[in-house]
Amino acid sequence: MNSSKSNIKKQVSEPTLRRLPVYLYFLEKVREDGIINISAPTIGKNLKCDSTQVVKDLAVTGIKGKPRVGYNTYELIHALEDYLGFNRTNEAFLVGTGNLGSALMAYQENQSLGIKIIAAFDTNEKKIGTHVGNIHVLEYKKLFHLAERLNVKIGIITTPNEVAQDVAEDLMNCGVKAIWNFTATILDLPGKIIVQNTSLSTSVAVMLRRLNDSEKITN
Amino acid sequence: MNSSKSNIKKQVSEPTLRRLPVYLYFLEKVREDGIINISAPTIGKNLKCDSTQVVKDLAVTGIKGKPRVGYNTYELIHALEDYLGFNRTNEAFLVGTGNLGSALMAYQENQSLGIKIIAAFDTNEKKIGTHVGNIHVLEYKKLFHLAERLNVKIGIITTPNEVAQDVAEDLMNCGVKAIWNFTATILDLPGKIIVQNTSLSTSVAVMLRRLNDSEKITN
DNA sequence: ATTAATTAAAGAAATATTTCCTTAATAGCG
DNA sequence: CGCTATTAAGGAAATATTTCTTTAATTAAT
Ligand SMILES: NC(=O)c1ccc[n+]([C@@H]2O[C@H](COP(=O)([O-])OP(=O)(O)OC[C@H]3O[C@@H](n4cnc5c(N)ncnc54)[C@H](O)[C@@H]3O)[C@@H](O)[C@H]2O)c1
Ligand SMILES: NC(=O)c1ccc[n+]([C@@H]2O[C@H](COP(=O)([O-])OP(=O)(O)OC[C@H]3O[C@@H](n4cnc5c(N)ncnc54)[C@H](O)[C@@H]3O)[C@@H](O)[C@H]2O)c1
Repeated sequence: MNSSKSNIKKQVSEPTLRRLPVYLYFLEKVREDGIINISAPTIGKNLKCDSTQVVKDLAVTGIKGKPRVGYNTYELIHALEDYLGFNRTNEAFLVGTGNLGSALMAYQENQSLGIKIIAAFDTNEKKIGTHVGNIHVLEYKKLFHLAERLNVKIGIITTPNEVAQDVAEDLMNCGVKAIWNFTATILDLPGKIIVQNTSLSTSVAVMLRRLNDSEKITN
Repeated sequence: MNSSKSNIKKQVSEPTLRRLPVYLYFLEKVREDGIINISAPTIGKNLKCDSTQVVKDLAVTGIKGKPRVGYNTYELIHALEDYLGFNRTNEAFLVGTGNLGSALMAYQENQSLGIKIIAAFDTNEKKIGTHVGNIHVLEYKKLFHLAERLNVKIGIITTPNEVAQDVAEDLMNCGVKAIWNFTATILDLPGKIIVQNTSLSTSVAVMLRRLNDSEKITN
C-alpha cells in the first residue's frame, strides 16, 4: 500500500514469532494423541490465548483451516516447521564451552533445537580436544580455517561477557550472518547481522517484578 | 481514571520490563568506568534505542534525572536493582539437575542471577547426594519437608517436558508462587501462580526467521 | 547575571498489536 | 436435502507501545 516495490512482505511481528514454537510443540503433542484436525478455539483454550490470535498467527504459514473442522494437524506442523526453518539443518558454531555452552551442546544431542552445532571453540587448553557427544571442542584459532570451508551462517556465543564483542566480530568476519548471544554484552555490529539476545536476566526481571506486584495485591 | 479503588498502579509493560536488566548491565559497566552521571540520549546511543524510550523506561524506578546532567549512575543502578528485586535474596528451589539445571546451578555460584538457588531436587539416584558448588542435590520427596520450613516462593523447572506439569503442581502445593519454566510444556496452573516460560525455541524461531527474511532481501 | 544549549518530563501522535465483529463456508444433524 | 451450529477469514475497533513534540528546568559559558 505504501511502498511501490513488490515482494516486500511485511515482516511478521516478534510477539507472533515467539508464539509459533509454542503452537508447534502443542501440535506435536496433539498429533501423538492421534488427533487429525484441531480448531483454533481448541488450541486457544489449551494455550490460554484468544482464538483469533491463534488464527492470525497461524495464517503466516499460509495454511488454511476448514470451517467446522479446523486445521489439519500434520499439515500445520509441517508448515510451522518449514516457516520457522526447524526442518532444515541450520548449522552453527558455538564459542565458549563452559557451563552454558556444554549444556547447549548436550541438549541438542538428544532433542532438536532447530539448530545443529557442528563445532565448538574455546581458548582454554583444558577444553580443547574434549567433546560433548559428537561435537568436538576445537582451538579458537581454527574457527577461521573452518569457516572458510564450511559455510556456517549461525554463531552461538556462550563466552564470558568481556570477550563477547571480539568473538562476535570474529564470527562476523568468518561469514556468520546471525548470532545467538547468551552473554549480557550488548553487541555492537552492523545492522545486517541478526543478533538474538537471550539473556536470562530478562526472564528473571519479569518474573520477580510480577511476583512483587502480586504480593502487593494480596495484602 | 477508570477504576475508583486507589493504589492500583498500572502494571509495567513486558517490553519495558525486559529492557530494564539491559540498562542495568550497561550502567554497571559505565559505573566501573567511573562515570557519575549519564544522560538518556547517551544510554540510547549505546544501546541503540530511542532516548525517550529510555526516559520512559527508567521513570518506572521513580528516579529523576537532572536536565543538562542526566541521571546519577549509582542512584539509578540501585533503583533498578531495587525495582527488579535483584538486591533481595530471592530464594529458589530447582528441580531437575540435568544439563541445563546444572549449568544454572554452576552459573549462580559465580555471578548473580537475581535468584539464589538454595536447594536442588532430582529423582535420579545417581544425582542425589551430589552438589554443584554449595547447592546440594536432594531427593525429590524432600521437597515437601523442606518447603514447610523454608518459605521459598520461587521454583525453577529443568526436568524433562513430560514431568513438568506434575512438578509444577507439587511446587505450587509447597507454597511456591512463581515458576521459572525451562521446559516446552505449557503449564496449566491457577492464574495467581506466576509462570515465566523461558523456552530457547522462541529465540531460535525469531533468529532463524529473521535470517531467512534477510537472505530473501539480499538476492 | 544573562544567555544558550542540553536535557528530562509530560503530553500528543503514530504505529503496532490484540481483541472484537461480521461474513462466508461447511460439516453434521434432523 | 435443507437447516443449524461451528468455524476461519477479513476487516474494524480497541488497546498497547513507541516515537515525536513541546515545555520547563538547569547548568555551563559568556
Ligand atoms: N551458565 C548459565 O546458566 C548462564 C546463565 C545466564 C547467562 N549466562 C551467560 O553465558 C555466558 C557463559 O556463562 P558460563 O556459565 O557458561 O561461563 P563459563 O565461564 O563456564 O564458560 C565460558 C567459556 O568460554 C571460554 N572462553 C573464554 N574466553 C574465550 C574466548 N576469547 N574465545 C573462546 N572461548 C572463550 C572459557 O574457556 C569457558 O570455557 C556468560 O556471559 C554468562 O553471563 C550463563
Ligand atoms: N540443556 C539445554 O540446553 C536445554 C535447552 C533448552 C531447553 N531445555 C529444556 O530443559 C529441560 C531439561 O533439559 P536437560 O537437557 O537439562 O535435560 P536432562 O535430561 O539433562 O535433565 C533432566 C533432569 O531431570 C531429572 N528428573 C526427571 N524426572 C524428574 C522428576 N519427576 N522430578 C525431579 N527430577 C526429575 C532427571 O533425573 C535429570 O537429571 C527440558 O525440558 C529441555 O527441553 C534444555
